[in-house]
Amino acid sequence: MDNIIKLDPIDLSKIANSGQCFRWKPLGDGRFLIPARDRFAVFSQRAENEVDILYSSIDDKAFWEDYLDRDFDYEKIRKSIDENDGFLTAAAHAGKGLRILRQDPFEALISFIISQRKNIPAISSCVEKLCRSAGEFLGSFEGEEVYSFPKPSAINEDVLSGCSLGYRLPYVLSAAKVFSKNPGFLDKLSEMDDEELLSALQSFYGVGIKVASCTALFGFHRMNVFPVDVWMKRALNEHYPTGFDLKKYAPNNGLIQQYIFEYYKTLT
DNA sequence: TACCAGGTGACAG
DNA sequence: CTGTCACCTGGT
Repeated sequence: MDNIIKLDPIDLSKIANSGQCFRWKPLGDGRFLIPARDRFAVFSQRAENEVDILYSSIDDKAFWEDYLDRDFDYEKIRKSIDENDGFLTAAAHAGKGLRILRQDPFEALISFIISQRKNIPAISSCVEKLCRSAGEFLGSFEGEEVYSFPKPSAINEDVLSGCSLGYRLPYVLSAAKVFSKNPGFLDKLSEMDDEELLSALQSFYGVGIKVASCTALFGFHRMNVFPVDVWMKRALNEHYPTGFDLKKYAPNNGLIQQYIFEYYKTLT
């Protein structure tokens, strides 16, 4: 009983496929190998609102509850959706169990810089190479070696040149340098309001509005930030031709975006 | 084998 | 200020 996390609701597969994280590894039988910060765990889906911690490299259930965003009431947001909006109602229903993880901001920034003009498997492959070449060894599970996401100071041109980054290499290098030269910079970003944060992130070389938005939502857990990529553009054009009202679901636009994004992709 | 992918900066007009 | 375009590399 001690290793069970109850959340209302949670769906590991939906989170794994949501595109907010690039290092979850499916192990079969509904199990996922999940690295986060300085540790990793293996979870399995137990019921609609329960996951089982099968293994944790550090025994700390509270950490994983926080990572899974225990304190946010997803049910409440889904119930607040306008039932006259058939598309969003269906999207939210399909997204039941989706949660916005509390991931490391630096990892999110670098991962989304890498993501530009790449498909998900290619992104995962690049991030994996980066962790293996500059991250710390955390342990292994069923023969699978797990490494942490590298600290800014561990990232250099040599490391990056083996990660298939192409033209994104200088972007990643430049961001890593900013953080390694200013250890307090992350805290400064965390203290900013959404608008300041988005603009600060966009001042990084190679970071535009889309990468900045994804970093703010998935790395800084700014629930009201609404990333728009090619998929979202298509979804919005198709279902909200007169524009999507960002006032209606504030301050939870980010979650609404996730529901639309996920659902729209399953339709195509 | 070609084609193209969860974007961005540089440059035209 | 809005529109175009090249860009590394590896999946499918």
